[in-house]
Amino acid sequence: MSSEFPPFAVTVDLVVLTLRDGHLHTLVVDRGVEPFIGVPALPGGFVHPEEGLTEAARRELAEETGLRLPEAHLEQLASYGDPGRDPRMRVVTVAYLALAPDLPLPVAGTDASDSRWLPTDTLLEGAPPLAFDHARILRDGVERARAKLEYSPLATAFCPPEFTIAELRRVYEAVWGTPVDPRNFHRKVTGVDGFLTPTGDTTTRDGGRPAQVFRRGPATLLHPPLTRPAAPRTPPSAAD
Amino acid sequence: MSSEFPPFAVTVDLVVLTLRDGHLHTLVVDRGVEPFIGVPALPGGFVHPEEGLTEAARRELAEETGLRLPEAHLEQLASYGDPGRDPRMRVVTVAYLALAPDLPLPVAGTDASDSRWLPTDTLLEGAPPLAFDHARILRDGVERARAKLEYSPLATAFCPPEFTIAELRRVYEAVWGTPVDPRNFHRKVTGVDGFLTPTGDTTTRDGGRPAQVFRRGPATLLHPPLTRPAAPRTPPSAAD
DNA sequence: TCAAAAGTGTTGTACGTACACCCATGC
DNA sequence: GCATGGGTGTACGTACAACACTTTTGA
Repeated sequence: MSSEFPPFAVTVDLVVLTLRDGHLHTLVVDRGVEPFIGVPALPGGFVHPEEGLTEAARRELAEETGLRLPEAHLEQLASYGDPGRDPRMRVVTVAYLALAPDLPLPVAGTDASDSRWLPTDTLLEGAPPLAFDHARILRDGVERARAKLEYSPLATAFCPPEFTIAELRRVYEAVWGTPVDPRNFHRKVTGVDGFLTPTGDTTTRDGGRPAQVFRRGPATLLHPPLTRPAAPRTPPSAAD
Repeated sequence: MSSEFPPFAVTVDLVVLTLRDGHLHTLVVDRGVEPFIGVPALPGGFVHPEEGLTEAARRELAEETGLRLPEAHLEQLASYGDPGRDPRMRVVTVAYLALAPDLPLPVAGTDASDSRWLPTDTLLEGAPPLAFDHARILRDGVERARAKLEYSPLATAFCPPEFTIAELRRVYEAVWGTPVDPRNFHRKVTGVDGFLTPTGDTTTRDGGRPAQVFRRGPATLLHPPLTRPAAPRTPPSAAD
């Protein structure tokens, strides 16, 4: 190989999901420049020459939301690099998935002033349309989140550090879009080794009998997994 | 955004797995240029300016192995872009996973003349060491393959178009690295709707009582999944 | 007739769903 | 007391691992 190589632009784009009043929401920003000026898009930007990809994603997340890790979960999703996906130049984007607890957003007076939370399900239906191929990236991100709730303790990333089982259950219901039996759910999650560690406290913030308060436990894999009611599982789009 | 952007090189690298005499093997090429000259590496190369990422992976696969799709399964794995992973310049590589039936390889007189199959398990143990961060990419690829055998009909990608249940079972045993009960396996795979379609033929090529011959069925998701015996599942390396 | 591999039956256990029921609080 | 949500007990179904057993071939 010579030192000649075709130059590409490399960006990161973020699918940032959170729960607001019981429904899944996605962070979008209105684009300030052409192309797609004024159109909502996933937050993201160019990778700097001296930073890693995850580092770039973390930086963009902080710039757009004021959010710092490890409050949020961040993982690589897939890369998208069709020629022509950006009319200006050849761009390969590395997409990341971030899950965050409900946040005071956006912080006015920052880069994030144009950012807002939109309901994920209407975005998935195409209202409003997203710039570039971001609808597809969002679809892949949501499907990844749905699948990972089954076998990982990821749902806790949507919760504050201390939470009740009912709050955790509402995460599952919102992400999966299906009701979950509170009684069986309780037994299951308390039975999975290392998923939840009790703080010893109780709270009545949900009304009714006081509920135990938990913190996330050390488990990284749920065994046995929590299975969602047989639903049409979207196959991933085999990102290119 | 201006039209100024930091230029990156973008490559594809391939984790190509096959089965040879009952063991998983990985395709490697000996590097012909610095850095890492003479060191085995995963096949791959620069993405051309006018081709998509998957297209580039398919082209490299054909160039290195003479293999054409859809004989083989090909899917995106993850992207790796640490600054410094290539000493020459800033390179982001998009890794792909390919699974192929046993092949007559390499074809002498082509670009692939330096390519050969090495046993995957010794490569995972670091013998011989691979160039760049390819050991990590290989680890992620193998773990992806192991996981996907559970819930997808991917194991058939290692088989010729027509195969017996015993042959399919040997794929599972080789990839998972654990023995599988032939009787329960038989019942399970024949019970999963759409996994296998019988051809009506039988063969005695495995010895003993004649076995039915099957082709891959239309299912894309296995339900219920085939679960591997509880083994230490390598968590993915959260590619950067 | 024997070895080898295909394929079936049976049983104990683990885990899932559904839902009746009791417990502890605020009002 | 009564409504509200937290948490437990029980019954029944499905699926799985383990392994005894029968079938069909080649040598």
